[in-house]
Amino acid sequence: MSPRTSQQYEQIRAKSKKKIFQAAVELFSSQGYHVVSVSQIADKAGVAKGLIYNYFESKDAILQEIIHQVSSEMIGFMSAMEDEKEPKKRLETLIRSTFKLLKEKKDFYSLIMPLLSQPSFSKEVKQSLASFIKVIVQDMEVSLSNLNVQYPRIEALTIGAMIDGIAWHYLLIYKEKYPLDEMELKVIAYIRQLP
Amino acid sequence: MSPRTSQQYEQIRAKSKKKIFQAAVELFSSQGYHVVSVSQIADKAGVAKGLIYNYFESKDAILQEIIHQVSSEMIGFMSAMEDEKEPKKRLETLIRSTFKLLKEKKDFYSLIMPLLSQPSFSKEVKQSLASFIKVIVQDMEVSLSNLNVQYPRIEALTIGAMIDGIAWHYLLIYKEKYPLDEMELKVIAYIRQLP
Amino acid sequence: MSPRTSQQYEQIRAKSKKKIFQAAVELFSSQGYHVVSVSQIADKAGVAKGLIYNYFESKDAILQEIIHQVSSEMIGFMSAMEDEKEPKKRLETLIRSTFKLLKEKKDFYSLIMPLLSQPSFSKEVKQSLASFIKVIVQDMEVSLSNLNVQYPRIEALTIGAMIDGIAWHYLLIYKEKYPLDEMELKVIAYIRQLP
Amino acid sequence: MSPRTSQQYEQIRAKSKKKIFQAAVELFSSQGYHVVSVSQIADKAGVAKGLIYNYFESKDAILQEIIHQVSSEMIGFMSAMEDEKEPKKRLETLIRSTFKLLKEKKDFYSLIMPLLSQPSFSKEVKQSLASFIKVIVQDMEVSLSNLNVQYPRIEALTIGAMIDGIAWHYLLIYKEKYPLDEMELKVIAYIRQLP
DNA sequence: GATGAATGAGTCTTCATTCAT
DNA sequence: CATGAATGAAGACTCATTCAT
Repeated sequence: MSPRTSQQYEQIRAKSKKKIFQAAVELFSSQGYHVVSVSQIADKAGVAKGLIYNYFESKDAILQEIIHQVSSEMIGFMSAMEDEKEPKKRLETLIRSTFKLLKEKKDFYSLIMPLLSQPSFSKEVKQSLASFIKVIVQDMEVSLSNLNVQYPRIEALTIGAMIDGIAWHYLLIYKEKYPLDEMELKVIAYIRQLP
Repeated sequence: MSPRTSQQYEQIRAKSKKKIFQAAVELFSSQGYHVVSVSQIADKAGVAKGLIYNYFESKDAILQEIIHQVSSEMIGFMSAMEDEKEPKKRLETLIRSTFKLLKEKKDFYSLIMPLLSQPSFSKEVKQSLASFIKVIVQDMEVSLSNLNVQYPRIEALTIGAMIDGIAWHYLLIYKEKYPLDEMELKVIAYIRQLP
Repeated sequence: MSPRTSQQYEQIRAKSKKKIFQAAVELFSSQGYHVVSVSQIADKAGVAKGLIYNYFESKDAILQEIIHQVSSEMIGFMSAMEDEKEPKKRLETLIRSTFKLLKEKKDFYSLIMPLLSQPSFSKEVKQSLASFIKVIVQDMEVSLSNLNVQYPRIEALTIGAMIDGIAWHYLLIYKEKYPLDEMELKVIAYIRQLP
Repeated sequence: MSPRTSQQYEQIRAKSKKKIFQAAVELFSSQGYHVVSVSQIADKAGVAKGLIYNYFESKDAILQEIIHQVSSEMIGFMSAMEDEKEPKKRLETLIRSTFKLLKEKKDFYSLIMPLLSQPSFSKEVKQSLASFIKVIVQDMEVSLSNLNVQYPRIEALTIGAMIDGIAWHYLLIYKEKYPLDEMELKVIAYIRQLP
């Protein structure tokens, strides 16, 4: 019964929090934020309801934190293209990264898309996610500029729309039946034919 | 005094129902279904809470009816291309109709997109909307087939993704700042360069 | 379009009120007072909801009036024995009348029994019905006294309990399967064997 | 501090549930199920409204549970006669048990009688209570058969009607003024004079 | 006399959050 | 750190009653 060291405590804390976080991600993404109750999260996480409030200020705070992490992960994923200077390669890398993200982090995507559209969420969160998209589009715009495409902004927005449209159709309309790989190739082909 | 004629009652009913319906559309689309309370709808419509239940079975039923109307309107809009047999013209008409719809029924669209993504909504509703998209894509596939495009399905899905991606970016990310008209032209240009 | 005479109005009034009254009796007795709504009564009566309030102060008032009528009818039925002075005959007549009432006014009885037990009803009403029973029992007590039965009050209460117990079993437990006629004979036989 | 042991929780739960249960019994039996609101129960029990739903699925479920307990207690009480084989003794035991039940569990009885008559209650519940009565009557019928009574069924129904009639008069008509003990003796005397 | 749209107080129920242990 | 009983505000919905016509 020796008292735990503060390091041990730290580990316990981290573990519990993780469990709650995971449970929340799964439930929110599969059922939607409003429909999921704190009790459900606790059940799924296998902890007592009250414990959740040791780690998160509120139900809303859980969501905030999830979104925060999503943003970080997205940025991390995207950093793959950081070093790529050659415009076409850069575009291609960006697209491949996005599709990779889409496949590997399907859960997060499914969670984020509805949230972005849910009009009642904290402006900041939505803006941070929206601005993420904007940054990507802007990056593409620069690449396209360098390629001397005539209307680089329109072209960038088009490619962006294609990608997000594909994600949308994949996650919400066609699901398993969507030819995601072929679509990826199609987008790659599209940018390859650019001047 | 004698009671009102049944015609008068009909009018009164229609008017009240409309008020409630309108209020619900505005609130749902600007704040999201779950966040809006029946009391809010009543307040906005300027009627007593109870009256809502004279016209709608439940809060959910209001949504159903809204969606039903959206579906009808979509189908109506799309019928513009019914007579167009020439493949390229048909594709073009379809695209123009969609953009028109997007501009004129912005409210409805903003309401529908989140709903489609909200995982917890009645399957029927989501399926009916999803199948609407599928039908459009299939129609495009036929046109593209007739044009002897190599992979008509992939091409159809690409155009579909572009359109929905544009809608998504317009309604949820860029809003007023989105160059919707230029994007429309871009999509038209895209199909024109097809074989 | 000659104006109706006041007599005609009187008839119309009486007719409408009767319709409402009947509908209420049937619904209350088959479903219970609290469960039946004013709208249901209006529907069943084939009149507008509002009309009910032309004839009755409130939902409760309808019930009061029904009960009032039941009381009157009971008293009327019982008057059959008024002239019968001979004790045994008098008792027998009373029993026969009760069973007749039970058979012919089953609806009313079914309505009254629950109400009597429902603790929350207007004291007056309940007391008036309770006192009806008490009066009957007292009448029997007198007859039994005249027959020199040893404990006329206990005997009267016993016969009263038998009758009401039979009614209770018939209406609420066994229903159609209850041998009501045999039970009537049994009660008659019981009093016949008294001294 | 460490959390309570699960045993402690069990006790707390049992205690709270009991408080709610008790409050419901008293209110339902004194005012009637429909008239009592969940808030009233909570107030009387001295708990928050919401807590009730930690222990009962719904208002209706409270009633179900009460009735379930009544049934159990009735069966328990009646088991006194299990071993009694001699017909007259068996009948007598049964009657004494019933009167004992009537005196000791007056509250429950007052609650049950109205419910049985209330037409709108769950069939199961009513049938289970009705069948309880039927079982008792049948048991008496067997005993009476063994006594070679001429019409054992009619006789059994008569005794049953007497008992329930007495209960009815006692609980709902005469209350404190009812000579319950004398009536008990009277019923006993009645069966003693059987062949 | 008759209609039925409209009202709003009141009902049951849910659930995020607190807190004693 | 962890538990889950308890709270109460808020939500969807019902229904007796009113009232303009």
